[in-house]
Amino acid sequence: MNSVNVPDIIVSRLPVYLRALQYMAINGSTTTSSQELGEKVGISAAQIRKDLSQFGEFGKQGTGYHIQFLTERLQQILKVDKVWDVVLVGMGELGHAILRYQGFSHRGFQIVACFDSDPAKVGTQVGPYTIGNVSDIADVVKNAGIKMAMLCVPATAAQPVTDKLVEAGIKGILNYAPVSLTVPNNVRVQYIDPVIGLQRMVYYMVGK
Amino acid sequence: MNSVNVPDIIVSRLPVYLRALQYMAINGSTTTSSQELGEKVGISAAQIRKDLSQFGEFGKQGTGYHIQFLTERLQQILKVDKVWDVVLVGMGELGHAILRYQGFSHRGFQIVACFDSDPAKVGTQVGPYTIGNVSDIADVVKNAGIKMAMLCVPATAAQPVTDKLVEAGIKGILNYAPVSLTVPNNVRVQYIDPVIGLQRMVYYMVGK
DNA sequence: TAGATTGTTAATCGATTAACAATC
DNA sequence: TAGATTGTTAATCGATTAACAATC
Repeated sequence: MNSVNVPDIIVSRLPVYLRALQYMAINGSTTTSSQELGEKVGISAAQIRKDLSQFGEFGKQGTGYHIQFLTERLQQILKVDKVWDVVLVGMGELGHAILRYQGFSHRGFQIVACFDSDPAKVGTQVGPYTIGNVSDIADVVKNAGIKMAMLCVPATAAQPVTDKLVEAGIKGILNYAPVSLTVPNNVRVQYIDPVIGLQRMVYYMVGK
Repeated sequence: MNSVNVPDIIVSRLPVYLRALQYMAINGSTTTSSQELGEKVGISAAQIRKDLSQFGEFGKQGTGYHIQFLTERLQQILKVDKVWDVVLVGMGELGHAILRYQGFSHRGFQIVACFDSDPAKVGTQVGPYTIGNVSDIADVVKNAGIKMAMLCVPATAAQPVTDKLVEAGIKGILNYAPVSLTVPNNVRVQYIDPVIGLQRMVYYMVGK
């Protein structure tokens, strides 16, 4: 599928469009334009049209885009028209918060298992989940054919655990640990580091 | 300061370099090269040298960069050679996890106050913090001259709370709510949405 | 129909890379 | 010194924008 070969930077914007469209739908809109969508997400109308044109023609001259239709097409393109199984590794404070977060399933993801290396935590119940031992990750991932993982372990454990996950067949890692990971180039990593976000902003702060 | 006018995209990479350098220092290294640093963070050596050259000459031909020196210079450039006060709004599960996270202070940020709109939470103690009422945010922010905020409120509350924060003088918002925010162009927003990260990766997943 | 908005092209703009003289 | 690596230039590459014919 994937048309010819769409630039990463375009793919990376699609989820943002999708999120905005779903939000508009909730608020009762049925139609939008590249102009309106662009204002919502802070991207030019021309760029939105150009991005979408990589995948087909989804709008109508004069009227714009039917929100539900475009939403479904973006979900198909992004492959979130089905729900992906994800494993969660590292059950500290953050891991617990993620496990309890309700916002994954309706956007294409469900956590199916969680793991920790601390013997005091392994076997413990967290809501509907029983914390598994990290040493069993490979089996679980392989047997269930799971492709995605979220990583909430301490920085020092992040690379070794990543190596295990990759070995087990994981192809996408959402990394909450504040370190850059090294992975083969058929494996994707996305980083979540709040401090990086803060540091990117203070550069522009004046005074104080 | 800010040299002439450094492209956003370069500024956005500096925190990643800084994080890698600090990690190297912990592991006992004293010197690195653009080559080595590039491998760690997944960026070409040429680009790292080009990025740094925007701000000065920090290396030595033949030997590379002194890690501690470059670290300090990046901290100065990014303005994280001092600690910034930050307010946290929204004390759900995630807000609690953020409040307990130990990783902010040594990277330039400290949470000085937290807020919620739920009367059942306001006045409650969370570690050393007492949850304040959102209606008091403006006063606290103005009086203390606070410039940065973290936003962990539900999606529906995100824009109204943002408007209040901006009104109160906040210039940088780390937004955990899964919505795009509209702000004046002298205010910066960075987004933390794990689902966006996951969606950016599944596009590339094959099969299943 | 008239007005609005798409999809697309060409032009512009900006970012990345390759290469190398300078020099530690 | 010889080897290594910087800072920088010029060339390449890619992304964004402006503009407009097509058309709903």
